[in-house]
Order: sequence, then C-alpha cells, then structure tokens
Amino acid sequence: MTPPSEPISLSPEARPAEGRAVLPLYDQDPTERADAARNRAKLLEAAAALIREQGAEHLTMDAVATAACVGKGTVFRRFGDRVGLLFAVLDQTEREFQNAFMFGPPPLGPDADPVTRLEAFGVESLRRLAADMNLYLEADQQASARYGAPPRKVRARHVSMLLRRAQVEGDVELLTETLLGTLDPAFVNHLLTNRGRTAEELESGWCDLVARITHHC
Amino acid sequence: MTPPSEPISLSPEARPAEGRAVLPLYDQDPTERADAARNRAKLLEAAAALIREQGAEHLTMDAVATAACVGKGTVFRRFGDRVGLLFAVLDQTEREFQNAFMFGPPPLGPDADPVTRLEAFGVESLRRLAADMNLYLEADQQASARYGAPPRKVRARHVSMLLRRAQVEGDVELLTETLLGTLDPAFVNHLLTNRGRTAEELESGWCDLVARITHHC
DNA sequence: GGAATAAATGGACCGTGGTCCGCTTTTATG
DNA sequence: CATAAAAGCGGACCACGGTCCATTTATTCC
Repeated sequence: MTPPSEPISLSPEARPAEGRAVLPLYDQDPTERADAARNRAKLLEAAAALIREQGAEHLTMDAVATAACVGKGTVFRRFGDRVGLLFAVLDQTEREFQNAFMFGPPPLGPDADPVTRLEAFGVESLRRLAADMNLYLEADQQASARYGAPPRKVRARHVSMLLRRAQVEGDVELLTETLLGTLDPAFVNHLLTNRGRTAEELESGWCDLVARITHHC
Repeated sequence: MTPPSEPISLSPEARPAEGRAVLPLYDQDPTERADAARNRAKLLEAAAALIREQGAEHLTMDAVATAACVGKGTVFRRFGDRVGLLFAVLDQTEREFQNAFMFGPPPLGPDADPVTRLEAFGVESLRRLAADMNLYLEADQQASARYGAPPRKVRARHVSMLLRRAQVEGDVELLTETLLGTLDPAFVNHLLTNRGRTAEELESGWCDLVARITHHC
C-alpha cells in the first residue's frame, strides 16, 4: 500500500514536508526573508487569537494588522486576501486530516478496505467541519477559491482512488465531485441549521450515498 | 396529476399568479406605491441593460442607481442588497423554468414517468445555467442566500416528489439535496472551466447519478 | 380639495477589502 | 565591511456595499 504523496498545504507558499512524518511539519518557503517569516507568524497568531475571541465572521484585515503591529499592506502581501488568511489559519488542521486519511490508522488510513475508508472519510470530514464551522463558512465564501484550493484537490484524488479500488464503474471523477459536494461547508451548515438535521443523520446519509454509488446494480 | 402549487417568485415581494397560466404573469405586490413600482421597473431595466453591456460581475449598485436616475438608497430599499437585485433580474427566467417542470409538457412536466422527469430536470437546469452562468455565479456568492431562496425550495420539493414517486427508499430529503448540490452554479462552473468537462458529460453524469440513486439494489 | 398619515426618496456617510508606491530592511556579492 | 539589488513594509488612498434620516411624495379619509 503506497502513500500517494506528501500532504499538501493550504498556503501556496508552503512546501511539502521533507520526511514521511504522520504529523505535518511547519515548513516554510525557504526563500522567504526573515522579517517576512516573522510577520507571517505574528499575523497568524493574531488572527487565530481574534477568531478565538470574536469569531471568524468578525475578523477584519485592519484588526489583524493592528493586533500584529504591522501595516495593513503586509497582511495582504503575505496572504493575498481575506480568504487566503483564513485558509492559512485552517492550514494546520487541514494537514492533520490529510495525514490521517493518507497515512494514519484504519478506518481512515490505508489499512482498511476502500468502502470503509470512504465512509470514514465523510464522517470525519463532517466532524471536523462541525468543530470549526464558522471558520470554514467564512473561508468558503468565494466560490472560485472553493474548488481550486489544494486541499480540495487532495481530497478529490483520495476519494477517486478509493472509488477505483472499490471497482466503481462510470465517471469516477464526476462521482467524486458529487460526493465531495455533500461535504461542502455551506451545504452542511444549511442542513444542520435550517433543515434541522442532526450530525448523526448527515453521517449516515453520507454512508448511504457511498453505498448507492459503490453498490450500483 | 395535480400541479403541486403556483410558481414561486424569487423576489420576496412578488405574489403568486392568479391563474394557472403555463407562462408566469408579471405580478406585483398590490400594496406597493405607484412611484415605488415605477422605480422598481426602471431599476430592473437598468440593471439588465448594464449586465448585458458589461457582465454581471461588473455591476455596481451605484451604477444601477445612476443609470436609473434614482438614489442609491432606493436600490437597496427595493431589492435589499446586491444579491436581491440579481435574483430579481433572474426572476423571470426562474419562473419560466418552474412552470415548465410543474405544468409543462413532457419530459419535464407531469405527463412523464418520474425518473425521466428527474433526468430532464437536471439536464434543463444545466442548460439554463450555461446560458446565464455569470449572472448565476454572482447571485450565488452568498452562501446563506444560496439554500434558503424560494426557487431552491421549489426545486427541492419537486425533486423530492419525483424521488418518492420513483419508489426510492431512504432519506429522500437528503438525497434530494445531494442531487441539487450537483446543479450548484459554482460547482458546475468549476467542472466546465477548470476540469475541462463538457456540457454533455455533465448531463450524462446527472442521469447516471439519478440512476444510481433511484435504482439502488 | 385639503389635511393627516404613511411610504418612498436620495445622497451624505461609514466600514471594510484591496491597491499602490515611496521608503526601509534584508541579503547577496566582492 | 561596503555596496547594490531585491524583497518587504506601511499607511494613505480608492471603490464598493450598505445604512441613515431629513425631506418629499403618494395615498387615504373627511
């Protein structure tokens, strides 16, 4: 069972880790200047603190800059835009999850059968989503960023691989995207908040969908 | 075969049509003052013109107000916010579609079997999406508006009804939302633009998904 | 028709995301 | 260590979405 690749960071600048550690390393773009790296760390820390205190929905770029004692331009230079900053804050968590489903123990990791792994993948996604829903919702706003982001690609590769190993016939890529669509933050939040669904229902709904797609007659 | 209900407008102010016409009427809130109605019309016209000229992505509220020779506050009073205005511009098209799948001829309308109607529903959605993609993308930005909007609810009711008539077992509402997720503008646009999928592939992908969900063994 | 009431109006105003560019700091080079 | 090139910096500035409220306009009732 060959791990497909290194975990891929949310931040465009970050590079793949050197080793095959199960937990991701805090790697940086080596060409980044010392002061830039320092400011990046200060900004991430400030952003995380502000999100903890006031919620991601009230995070303003000015506030982050001020809290980190840094000019506003620096925030944009480091993270591109607001969504980029939010992604960077989510980065750590994202990479843990990636490691778990690529290298970790069953049922998520490689030592389980594909259908079990698919089920576990969705269930774990839903739980992590629930844990940081507001942050994910904020980061999700821009439609363009939603699908192109590296973590999404990693997940898509992973799910496609599992579908193929489960001998699924048909347009695997399209089925993959359909499955991932079910885990979209805004979508899950809608079901939980406006449709009165419980987390358990969503989890078993995911497993049912996996069954329908993999056991099609 | 009983039509479930009247077409529901995108705009909160609009009321259901009086008759059972196949094509929707331009109905208004009767309590709306004459000057307000006049401005609404002027604004919708101006917005549509600007969108035609420069694309929905460049539409600003100031520009619409100026083009309609109206104060900016009026635009917001009439349509709530930018998404509300875009929805209002889409309203006409939306209601045509609603009429088509609720009262129109087969394969969309009531005189076809449920699975055929489901297939036609997705295919037609995808085509209409393609025709006004930029406008739909702009209107889609706000996650909260995405799922709560009246047309989405109408579609959900419709698809649920068809699934039940097709004797589908399981959590029909969840399956409905999954199916509709496949027709999300941002999602479809991503597949067409970034994944190099063709409209035909998406259409047959939809039909395949319908088959997997309705013919589950 | 005129007064009273309610609704609508418009544009000044505000907050926030994002850009720009002259200046400062770091780093590479000899 | 000196110097030059490159990278980073900061905060003034801009555009746009959205709010507010003093004033104007439509409607209703007598």
